[in-house]
Amino acid sequence: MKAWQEIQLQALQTNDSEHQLFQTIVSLAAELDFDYCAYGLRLVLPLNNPKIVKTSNYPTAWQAQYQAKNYCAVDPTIKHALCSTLPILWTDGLFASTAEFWEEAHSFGLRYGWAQSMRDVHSATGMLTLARSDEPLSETELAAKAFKMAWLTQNAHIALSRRLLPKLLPEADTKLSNREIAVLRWTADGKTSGEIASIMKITERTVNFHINNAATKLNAANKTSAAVKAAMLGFL
DNA sequence: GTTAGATTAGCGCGGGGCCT
DNA sequence: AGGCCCCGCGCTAATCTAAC
Repeated sequence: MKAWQEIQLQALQTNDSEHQLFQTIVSLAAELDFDYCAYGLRLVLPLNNPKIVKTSNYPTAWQAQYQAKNYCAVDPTIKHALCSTLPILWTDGLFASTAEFWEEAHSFGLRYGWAQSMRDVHSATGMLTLARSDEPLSETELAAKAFKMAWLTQNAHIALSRRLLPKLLPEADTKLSNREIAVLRWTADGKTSGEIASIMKITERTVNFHINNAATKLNAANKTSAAVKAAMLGFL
C-alpha cells in the first residue's frame, strides 16, 4: 500500500491546470476533514506593490467581501506568513485587533482554521489555509495531522507556484550567464563599474555591457533595478 | 544657490570564439 | 549558418562634489 504522501505527490505532479490542481488540493484537504481550503501566493516584486494571487473554495460572497475591503492588508495570518513559516492556528487572540474581520469570517462559517506558509527559491511566499465551520481543532487532532498538513502546504506551493510564477513573473525564469551574475553580485555589493572592471580584470565598458544585458533579461529599467531584482529572485 | 569639473551610467555599434 | 557569450570603442546624459 502506497504512503499517503506518495499518493498526494502523484496527484500534484500532473500537468493539470491551476484550477484542476486546486481541486485536487481541496479534495486532499477534505481527506484531512477540512471543508475549506485557500492558497495565496505573494511575489517579491514589484517591491512597492508585490503581486498577490488568491484561490479558495471559500463562500463566494466572503471572497468578494475580502477583496472589496482589502482584508489582505489586515489579515493577521498573512502578516504571520510573511515573517514565519511556522504553522499558525486561528484563535480569538490572533484576531484580537481585527475583530470586525474575524466576526465577518465567522458569519460566513469560517471558524476553525490553520495556515502555514512556505518560500521557494525565487522568494515567492505561498500560504495554504485549511478551515472548517463546525469542529474545533483539538491538540490531539493537530498532533495527529500536523505532518500531513505541512506536507500538503509544501507540495501545494511547489505545484501551484510552478504554474503561476512563469505567468506572473517571467523574470523568474530568466537564465543569466556566469559573467552577468558576477557583475551583478559586485554591483549589489556597491562596486562601481570601474571597480568591478579592475576586480574582474576587464574593461569598464565590458562590465557595463554585461550589466546591460542582465538588465534587459530581467526587464529592469537600470543597473540598480537589475541588481535588486536579481538579488530578490535568488540569482545572486 | 549657482556653477564648473569630475565621475559614473547608458547607448549604439562592431567583432571574435565556441557550440549545435 | 545561426545563436550565444564575451569583449571593445566612442560618444552623450545624468549625477555628484567642491568652490564661489
